[in-house]
Amino acid sequence: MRIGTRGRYALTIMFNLAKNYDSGKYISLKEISESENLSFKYLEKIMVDLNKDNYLDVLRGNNGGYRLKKDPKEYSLGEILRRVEGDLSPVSCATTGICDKEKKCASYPFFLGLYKEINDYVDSKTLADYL
Amino acid sequence: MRIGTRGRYALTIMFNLAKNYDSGKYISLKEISESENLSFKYLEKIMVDLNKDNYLDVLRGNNGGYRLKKDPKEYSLGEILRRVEGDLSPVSCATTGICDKEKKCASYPFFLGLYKEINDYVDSKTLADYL
DNA sequence: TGTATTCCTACTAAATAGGTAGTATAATAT
DNA sequence: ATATTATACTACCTATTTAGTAGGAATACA
Repeated sequence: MRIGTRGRYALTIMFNLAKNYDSGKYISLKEISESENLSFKYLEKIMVDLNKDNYLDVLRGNNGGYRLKKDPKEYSLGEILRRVEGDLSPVSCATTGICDKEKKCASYPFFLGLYKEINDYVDSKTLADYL
Repeated sequence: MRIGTRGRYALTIMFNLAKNYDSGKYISLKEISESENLSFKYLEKIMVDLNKDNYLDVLRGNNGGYRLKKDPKEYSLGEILRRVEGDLSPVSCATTGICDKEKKCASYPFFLGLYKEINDYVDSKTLADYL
């Protein structure tokens, strides 16, 4: 579950939206990409996953962009990371339960425990915690 | 810090040595690769990092192999993973402190916290915990 | 001296990460 | 209506990392 640029940039986007939550304004990816000095096209691509299932309010066209639907404290960072990075398991068997060995390896419970620690932590934090 | 085959196989090797700790016998990579059905050549390569700084007892030649130097409870799993996977940080800035941004991003303290959770967990477990 | 083992170096194929590019579609201001 | 400014969608590309493979040298012991 190494967190790459997709996860980091997704958080950056969400923190930008969170800062503007009170104003109700829509923030465009162009604004974010310029203020944070990130590739606009790459942010667009990350947005495809981040905004699945109408996660955010969207407005196209002039003065359009994205806006949080709920209060920043309702968005957990774990949920955001999972949207763009996929599952946060340190090893594949911890989520799938699938192991190529007949006998489960000695480290299986160890990895399950680590997986739980990670999830508990990232799910306990929200956007509001870091504004 | 996604844990790949290097980390998982290193743990497998170490658990095999731990099981034989009481007997004092040397265990060869050939035995482990056959019983665990893993590539012998790949294990050899992992061993280069795993056995740095005389981490283990080694004996070459007939009936040779590797052996733990200390009791299994003295080997933390975090230490083993770090030897072969490198640092367990979920993002590079959490260890280096180096960020390409002028202003540290909002998520920096979040990642530091996650890093700490991970390290605390893996360092609290030893080989003896899973025998 | 033969056999079994670690030690060392080089190579490689497949997957993943981190983008770039172009176009279609939609909303709004004028 | 139309120009402008956004998002939405699809395809492509390149460098790095991962997960091995291969061959031989050095060493220990029977």
